[in-house]
Amino acid sequence: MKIELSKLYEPNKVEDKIYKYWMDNECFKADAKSEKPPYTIVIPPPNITGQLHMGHALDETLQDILIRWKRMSGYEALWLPGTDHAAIATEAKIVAAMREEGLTKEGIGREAFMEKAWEWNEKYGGKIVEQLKKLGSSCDWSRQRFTMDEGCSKAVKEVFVNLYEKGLIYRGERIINWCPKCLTSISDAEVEYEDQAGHFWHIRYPLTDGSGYLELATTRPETLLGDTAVAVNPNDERYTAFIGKTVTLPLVNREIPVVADNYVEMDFGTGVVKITPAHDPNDFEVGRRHNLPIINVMTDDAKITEEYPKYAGMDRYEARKAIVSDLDAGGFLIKIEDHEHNVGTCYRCSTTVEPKVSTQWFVKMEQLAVPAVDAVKSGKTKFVPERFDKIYFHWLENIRDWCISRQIWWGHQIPAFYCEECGEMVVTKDELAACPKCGKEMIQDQDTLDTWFSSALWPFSTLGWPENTEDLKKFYPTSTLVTGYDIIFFWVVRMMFSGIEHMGGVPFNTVLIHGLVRDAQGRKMSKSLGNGIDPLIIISEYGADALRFMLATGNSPGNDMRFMEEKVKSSRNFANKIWNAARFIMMNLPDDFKVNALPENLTIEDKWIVSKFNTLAKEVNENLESFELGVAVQKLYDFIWDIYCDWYIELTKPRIQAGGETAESAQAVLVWVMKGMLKALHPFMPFITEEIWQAMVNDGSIIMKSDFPVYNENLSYPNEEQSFEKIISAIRGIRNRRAEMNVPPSVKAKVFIETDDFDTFSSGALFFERLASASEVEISKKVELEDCLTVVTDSARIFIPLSDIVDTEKELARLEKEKANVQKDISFLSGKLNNQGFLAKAPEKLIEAEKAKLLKAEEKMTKIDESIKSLKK
RNA sequence: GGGAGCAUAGCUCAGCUGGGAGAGCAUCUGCCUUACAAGCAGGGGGUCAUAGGUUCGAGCCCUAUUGUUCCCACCA
Repeated sequence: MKIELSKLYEPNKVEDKIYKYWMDNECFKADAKSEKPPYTIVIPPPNITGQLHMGHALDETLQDILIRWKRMSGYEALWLPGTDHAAIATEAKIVAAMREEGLTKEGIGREAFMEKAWEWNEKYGGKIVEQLKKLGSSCDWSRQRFTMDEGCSKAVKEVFVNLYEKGLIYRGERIINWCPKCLTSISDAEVEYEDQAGHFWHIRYPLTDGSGYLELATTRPETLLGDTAVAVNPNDERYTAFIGKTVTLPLVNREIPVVADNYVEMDFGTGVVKITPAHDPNDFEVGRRHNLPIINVMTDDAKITEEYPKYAGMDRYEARKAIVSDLDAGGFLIKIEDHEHNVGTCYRCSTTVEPKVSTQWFVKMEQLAVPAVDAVKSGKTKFVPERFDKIYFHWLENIRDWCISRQIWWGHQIPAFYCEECGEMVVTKDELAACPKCGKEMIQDQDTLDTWFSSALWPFSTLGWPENTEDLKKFYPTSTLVTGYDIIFFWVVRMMFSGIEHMGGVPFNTVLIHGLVRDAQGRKMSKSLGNGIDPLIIISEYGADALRFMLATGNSPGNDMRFMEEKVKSSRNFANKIWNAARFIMMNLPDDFKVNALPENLTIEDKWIVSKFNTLAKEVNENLESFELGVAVQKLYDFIWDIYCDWYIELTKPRIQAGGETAESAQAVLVWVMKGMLKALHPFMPFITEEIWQAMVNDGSIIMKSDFPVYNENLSYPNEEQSFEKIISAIRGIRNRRAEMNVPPSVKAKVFIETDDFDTFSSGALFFERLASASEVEISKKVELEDCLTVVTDSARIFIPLSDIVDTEKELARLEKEKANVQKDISFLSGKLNNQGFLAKAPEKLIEAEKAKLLKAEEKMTKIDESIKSLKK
């Protein structure tokens, strides 16, 4: 099998080809009828408006690592993909696109708009899916779903009606968060609060009876137009006399009452609060308690209404200026203070939200939240890392009803119908044309549902619910949900209570939380900053494997990470390293090479590498099991680079050169370990491992479908491992000495080894030539030579006769220094071993290990002393 | 106001249930050794934020402090 591989790994030549190969071989498909235990992940569906960003890349990489690992570990692994209709975001994009053509929503009407939206989905919705494939995502594309496809829509209706019938969905007039730009209500979760510099305007509200005035402070003077009361604390003695009186609203001249309400804090501001029930959630509550009228002064796009001709048509901020100046002119303005306050903004468009009273649909949360909390408390669902359960609990324990209706068109239209004639309302899964009461025409509710209403059902709607499908039976509950901490509220919480409510059980067993990918300076990647890095560009330059590897390395669950190109570069270098290791192996294999098993007679170094790989397999599985993907991948990196490439490959070179039996067994071991490494690395770097596998194994097998390496006790050789480390430390010692003395590798010298372990050293003798610049090696029980570079390890004394560079004085000084170091070790270790507390309480294994270390140190000390003695002669 | 994270080498970060501090990049020295210079060999560099405590033993556990980031919350 002579295969010409280029010196550099070129990912863009292989990735698309490999992905197609997997597709053609149906490697991603999961079988609901399989006997194997299921392992399921449903993808956090990316928005159809979406462009793949680093956050997706991280999210998908983690999922793909898990799913590939489980697939290779005997599970029926299903990674179910799909996209989200992203109601508000998508509608905004479509509207913007229409504006380019000079069209408006209202202009073309709902039906035509929906047609356009679907077209839009056709055109752009598939883009992100193609991008996911570039990453190597092993999703089962045959099961791809969309939150607005027929099945998901059916599930949405089913859930809506179901909850409505249970009294868990209701319609009512409440104060909600309104986005004046998106022109729709949004939920509490969709409001982002930010501190903004503002002002406190102190205003005088004269008492109607002329007996004086009340001074109050407000951050929003423009809402004064809608004031329907002024409130004070009932216990505030300063104002008791005013309760029940009325004040005259400045500029408007409306007579409004002074009410007493505990909501007012006596020691904040002046202790007097203007009450505007239509434009502030607290005021709304106060208004309810005191039966105050609700006067809306703003239009949907936050302009002052026609009721106030002087300000009509001004937006919130213009009106504020005008009103402040009019207050000032009228002598009502007392003073202006700087004041920082918390302002709610729309998470989609960052516009300041306007609290607004309107009729909306809500999910009653109190009752649904309880079992969702319990499920995590009882461990049915676990967060990784655990600390995120606090966020989850806090949110659910303080939850308010979920406003689910949106005043946009792109989404699931609310399945409620109203009779134009008699006002009858019917909530039903079916289309309803005629009123069941009076037979007149019914009109469906014009609002659509919050986009998260359908994503909340994602773990079961995608598996076929409400039908009791094979998929649902096999793959629900899903195993692991992988997502960022930023959408715990939006999504995780809602899937949890939805799964419990409708499926009778949690939607997933584990929630693996990851952080954000930030830019090199630690800033959030954002469009406005323009600091986003396009994963596709990185992939085209360094390869998907390099990007994936970088995202998985040095990252721990729940923590943010910084994107740095150097890190991708070093991952790319790692890919290249493996590539070249494979190249080396293949260059040296005979054409007819065919071997799958380990050879009968393993040498000491063979056992050493096999045993080390065996341990690696064990640890990698353990780390993956506990979601320590970063630790697992680091171990693979260390093994492949430092153990396999830097040592084992070098060790095989003299054997391969020698030819014959030893070469054959070396080749067999090289291939065996390489295959194991490729398999273990495959979940992290799927493309390159498959490419090498195909070239090297070449028997029609697919690495993706192979078995993940596991620990095998028959492959554990602790004794040989330990023995071979003696050779390694001797070689290292020689290298160090030569480097210290600036002896170039081209200068060869004979190496004399004095050791008690003759067998080990003689079996490793030939390595000294290749790896320690030895011209010849002589091993004996006793060496007596002068004018040598000396090396002392715990198992050997080594003499290199390079008389022209040896300075006995310096050699002595060096040995004395080394002696001091070893002495320090000995004191430390013996101190520990003389400590009764340590002996009494430390684990047996550790005590043994420390004893062994001490023994080694003492052996080394003896040898150093010997060397010093002979030099002093 | 409440809660959480982070603070470890010049930089970016790992460090799994406590058992003599690690990686990548950068830096210094020597090497084009027929897999790989995207490489090899070797080196330097850390009071693990500070102060206490628990323990035979603390980067890891507890308490407090400082700095920093984030989340939540109806003080107008």
